[in-house]
Amino acid sequence: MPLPIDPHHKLTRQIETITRLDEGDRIAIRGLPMRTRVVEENRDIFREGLRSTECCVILSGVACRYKIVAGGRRQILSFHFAGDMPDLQSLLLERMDHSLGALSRATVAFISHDALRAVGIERPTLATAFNRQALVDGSIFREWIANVGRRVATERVSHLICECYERMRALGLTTTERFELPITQNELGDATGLSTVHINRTMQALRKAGLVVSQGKVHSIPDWRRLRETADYSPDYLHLLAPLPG
Amino acid sequence: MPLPIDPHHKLTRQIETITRLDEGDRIAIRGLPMRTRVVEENRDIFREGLRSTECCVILSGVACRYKIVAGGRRQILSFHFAGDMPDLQSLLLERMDHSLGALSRATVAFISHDALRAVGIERPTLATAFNRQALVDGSIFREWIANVGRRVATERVSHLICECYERMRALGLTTTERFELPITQNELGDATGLSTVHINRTMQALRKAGLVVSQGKVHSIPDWRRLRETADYSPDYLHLLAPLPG
DNA sequence: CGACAATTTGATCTGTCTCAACTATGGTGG
DNA sequence: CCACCATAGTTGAGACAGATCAAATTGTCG
Repeated sequence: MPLPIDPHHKLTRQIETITRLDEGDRIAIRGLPMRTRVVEENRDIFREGLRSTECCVILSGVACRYKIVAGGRRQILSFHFAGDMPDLQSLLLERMDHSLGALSRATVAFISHDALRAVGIERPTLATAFNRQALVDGSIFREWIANVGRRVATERVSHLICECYERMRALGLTTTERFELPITQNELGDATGLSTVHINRTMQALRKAGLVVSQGKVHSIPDWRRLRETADYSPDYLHLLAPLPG
Repeated sequence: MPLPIDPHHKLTRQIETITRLDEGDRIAIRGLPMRTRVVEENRDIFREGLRSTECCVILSGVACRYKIVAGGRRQILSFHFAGDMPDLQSLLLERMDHSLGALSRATVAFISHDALRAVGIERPTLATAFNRQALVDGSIFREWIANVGRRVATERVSHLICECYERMRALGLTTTERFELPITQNELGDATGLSTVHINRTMQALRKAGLVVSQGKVHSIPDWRRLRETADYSPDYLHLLAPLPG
């Protein structure tokens, strides 16, 4: 499983899902010093309150940002896949206002703020790319507010599936057939503001309706258009350079 | 009511709630060309899908970002008060992924992207300030996801009141006694993912508990600490330079 | 094979929604 | 200055989506 990963390549691929780079930019990314670490399943990568001096890149596995509210209830704020930089905001915001956890065993690289700032000065396109990435995060948060605030369970869950599928596809983490989402139903609940039990029933409904086919954590979407429609999903908010057609 | 407003002063004050400026920065802000316009209550300032070439500053009144989901249900994503720049992300994201509407008659100034980019090059602190502001927006969105996803009605509503109060206070829009929130219960519902009727009952409960005193749209908070506690509110996520004590 | 985690099922409860009416409030024009 | 109208707030009753609790089943991995 711990195949040799090319950290810089993963990061480059991610950045190029939303910003066009030239060869000089790619070379500059390759020069970024990265410290790599393996994080075990259900371990935190950082916790709320931390003052950070580096940003991280998910190289393999799945991570999530989350908050714990009164009563110990958890709200997942976003999912992150190989290539994502889930804490770019730490470049300008001193303290973490949320935590980041690994939902599966994950490989994570760390790049110092200094190195990122330096490459941003040398290569303004990259500075813009990082800013853009942070703003796209914000856009996704907005969509999640609408998802959790105003959609019913079926819409919420299928919307989340659409988003994960399309983002993973853009990152090259899916074949057209299937995609692996190593996320438990409990975590799906914490992301959509629903209980685990209700997620289970909602997933069953989606399966019965032929919208999702699941075998364990490997899912496939037989009819993208129909899933999109029941999910009230449109990919605009991801600001991808190459969204899925249809 | 349309008192003479100093647009540049309003903007400066807002920026200084989260970034320290020096005199040169303030002078640079004063040099920004602004086009001012009055927007009537319940009119949109921009709509989802727009390609924007300028950013706006709310100079008076209250605005909100929102999305319409399937079935015409509205989700409000954020509230904005005098001084706020609610569309900074348009500097780097081509299309608006949501709309901005005026909840009361409002005065709005527009600054071209070009002018903002120019002042950001001349004054790097200001470029950072704008970026920081956009990231703080993101942080607020995260808190809203948690609010809507994992808090019960009383917590949700009181949390929103805490946030509005503290942000308005930082902007100099409150006395210690009272603050005016020209937001209807319907809008409160669209912001918290609750129905208007339930907002009404929740507000009554808050009043009965002595947590909020309201006369029309003017509210006061007799016991800040107690409201904070029932709201599960902590101001960290606002990343203010001077948060409220306690 | 054993043990622990994740999924599934059933039964019951409840927070919030919906619908529908009624009442205050504030602004407007006569 | 008042009558009117629209908008916002309030109340009650009933319905329902989703929560909770508890237990059984299935999966997974050492």
